[in-house]
Amino acid sequence: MSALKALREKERETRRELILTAAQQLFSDKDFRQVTVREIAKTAQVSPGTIYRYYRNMDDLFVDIFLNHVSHISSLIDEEFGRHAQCSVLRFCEIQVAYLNENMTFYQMMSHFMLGRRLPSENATRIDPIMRDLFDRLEQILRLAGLVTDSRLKAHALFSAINGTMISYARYPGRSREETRRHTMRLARIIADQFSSGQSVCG
Amino acid sequence: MSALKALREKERETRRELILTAAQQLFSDKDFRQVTVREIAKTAQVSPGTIYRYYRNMDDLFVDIFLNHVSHISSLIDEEFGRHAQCSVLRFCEIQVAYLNENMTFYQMMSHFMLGRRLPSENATRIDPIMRDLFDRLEQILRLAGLVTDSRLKAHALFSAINGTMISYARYPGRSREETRRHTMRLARIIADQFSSGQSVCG
Amino acid sequence: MSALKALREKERETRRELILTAAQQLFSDKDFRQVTVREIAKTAQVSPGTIYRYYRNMDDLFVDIFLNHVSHISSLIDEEFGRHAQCSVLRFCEIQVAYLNENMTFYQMMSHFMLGRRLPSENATRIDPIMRDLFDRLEQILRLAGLVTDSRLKAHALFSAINGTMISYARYPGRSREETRRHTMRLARIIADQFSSGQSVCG
Amino acid sequence: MSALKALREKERETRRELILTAAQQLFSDKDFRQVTVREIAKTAQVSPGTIYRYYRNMDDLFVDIFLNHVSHISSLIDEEFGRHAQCSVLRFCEIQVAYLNENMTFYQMMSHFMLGRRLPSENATRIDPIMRDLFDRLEQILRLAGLVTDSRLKAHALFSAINGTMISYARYPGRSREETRRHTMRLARIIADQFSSGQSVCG
DNA sequence: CATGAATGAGGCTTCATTCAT
DNA sequence: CATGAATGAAGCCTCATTCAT
Repeated sequence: MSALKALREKERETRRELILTAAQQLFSDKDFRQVTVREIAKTAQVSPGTIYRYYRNMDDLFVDIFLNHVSHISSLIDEEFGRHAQCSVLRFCEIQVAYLNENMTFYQMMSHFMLGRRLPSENATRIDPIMRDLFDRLEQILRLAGLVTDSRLKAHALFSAINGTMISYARYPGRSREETRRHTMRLARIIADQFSSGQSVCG
Repeated sequence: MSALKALREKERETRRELILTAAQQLFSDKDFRQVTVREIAKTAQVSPGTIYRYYRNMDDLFVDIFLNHVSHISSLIDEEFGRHAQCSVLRFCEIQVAYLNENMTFYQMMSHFMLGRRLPSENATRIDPIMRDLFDRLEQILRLAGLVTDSRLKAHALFSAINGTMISYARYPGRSREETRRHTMRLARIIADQFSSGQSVCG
Repeated sequence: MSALKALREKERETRRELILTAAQQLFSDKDFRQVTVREIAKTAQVSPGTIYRYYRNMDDLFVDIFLNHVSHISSLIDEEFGRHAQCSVLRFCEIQVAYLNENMTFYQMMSHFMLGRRLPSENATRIDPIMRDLFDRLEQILRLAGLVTDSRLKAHALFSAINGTMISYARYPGRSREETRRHTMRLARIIADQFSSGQSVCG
Repeated sequence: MSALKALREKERETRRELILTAAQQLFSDKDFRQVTVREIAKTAQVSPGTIYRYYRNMDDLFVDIFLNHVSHISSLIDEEFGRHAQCSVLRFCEIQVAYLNENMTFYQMMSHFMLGRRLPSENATRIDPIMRDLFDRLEQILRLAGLVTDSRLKAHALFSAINGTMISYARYPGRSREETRRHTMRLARIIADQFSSGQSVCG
């Protein structure tokens, strides 16, 4: 009985994952706001109606994907910590930029959710703690790097700065994916440098 | 004859301006992807069809607005230079963040054009020189601040970093416009600080 | 063995009743065409699939409810007869209008089934005898009131006329439920009056 | 200039009529709530989008059709008056029932709009004066027939009663259209009779 | 050249019904 | 026999763009 219920739960989770994956896959091909329910359904080999059994609406699905990304980044940082008992500012910057280059959708979403006026507070509630989680890690990195004053604020600043590298150069016309990757990585390193030589006057 | 032609030209320019202004005005009220051609036409007191005499499509119009913004920022920097014979990194950061706070649409567009896959190279051609112009100024600022090595790259990094402050915090749920302005300004100053205490090892 | 079968039968009947009641309850809250299978299932604490074990489809369920209503009206008339050994035309009209005011769904259904093109003859077969039953009573009322010629036809006419009061004024905009009740009741009395002062030429 | 404008106006009116006619035609084939925008568009040889240039939404279209019907009935009464300088209760009843038999959609709509809970007050505002118009005529008929007290109320009652004949028997299963017409006409005459021998006690 | 009506593909979402468990 | 997840057709409506006037 309980086993059966667990099985169902598992199946449900699997299918949810299926939809999520399908959506993300489509996102890598086009602007995420142009991906339609029907497309996602088709890609996930599921009927459009089914999607609404797992997500109340498209926005909910998008938020889910967004949160997945954030969590993923957090875990990447954790891995780094796990390996070296610390994570330098530089490493964080590299990780983050590498991730953004691989997952431009994530950046689009961030832009969409942050700049758009549509985020229903309910979704905000879901986003908040997960972002906080990420910033906790980031703050710790900065503290370990010696930036102890205003460390939260600096975490925000660093995160923002790194993200900014993408918006400006992500798809710079005429630049290949690889070139973009190299360029943004260079920028990230400069930023990291500015932030870790943090012995600056106001540090 | 030539006078008449000039008049026509003038009229054409005026109407083009009219449309542009109408669009920008609407953009300050809502997410730019939600502004419809009809709305713009109505606001500009022009028919939808007319818009297509001046812009091949919506994207072209958007690019125009985008470029207007970039030029505007350039001129703001020029003003600052005009007043003080220089422009500190801090001042640039403040100007830029203030501008972004007042013109979130611009940021949305940057995000849209940079991240989307839609920028036809033709538009890229228009964007390129104007961006170059902006970066020339920025590079100069950095050089004057003593960051002489990799100054172009650092200009990119600084610009990106500042822009990044917006995407992350622009509409952070529950934060008022004024609070956002203050927060992003704080972040901008931190970034400015990191970039101008440029006596960093790799500076 | 037979007892077990009877038990099963009983259980089945109970559940059927449960569904019916749930549906009726929902109908009193909204337009019956807006009630969904899922809602009914939820209210009846039963799965959607189960409903289809008891009713081939929604229409069948609706017919059942409809017939329940007709039977109910018949029994109300019987009560009146039981109490006073007769039922004046006026009393019938009052009973009927009162009932309709309390059960607008019934009226909606009548309208739906009678005007729509959907009534499969099979359902017609179920409806027929129960309606006949009602008309028998009504005819008797009219006969007792002295309308002996064409009494069946007049029963139809009276029934129709009374029902008509509802469609025209049921939800007259801006009128409260109580006002509607009063108004339709007034109309019903006028009709009753016309029908019982049946000393009309062609009576 | 003005002529051109008038022409446009005329064309607009024509197309509006086209859509209306298409919709009504479809209504004669099925339950009006089952008629879809796409169908109407197809029948009117117009694109779906066009319909929304003429009607804000389906409800508006439905209300328009409904009002057309009511106006039509009013004009039928006027014709009768024009011919005979009066219109007997009987004639009104015949006219009304004949009309309903020919236009069952109208009856469905009445039922829908009156019983449903959806009529936005804006539409109510459009419906009100046109119904009032009809009742003015009806009241006059009754007054001429000698029913001077409560004539408005009686107008309501008569109208309702006649309408009621339809709901009960319109599509009585197994009855042909012609049989229905005959039966409802008989009922209408009985009702007319009851109402015009109005020398009843309370007349 | 300006107009604005028409287009029609496409958007999201709902829901009666089926069917494997 | 009950379940409820899945279905997928169908619903209404929007809107960038075109084109006859």
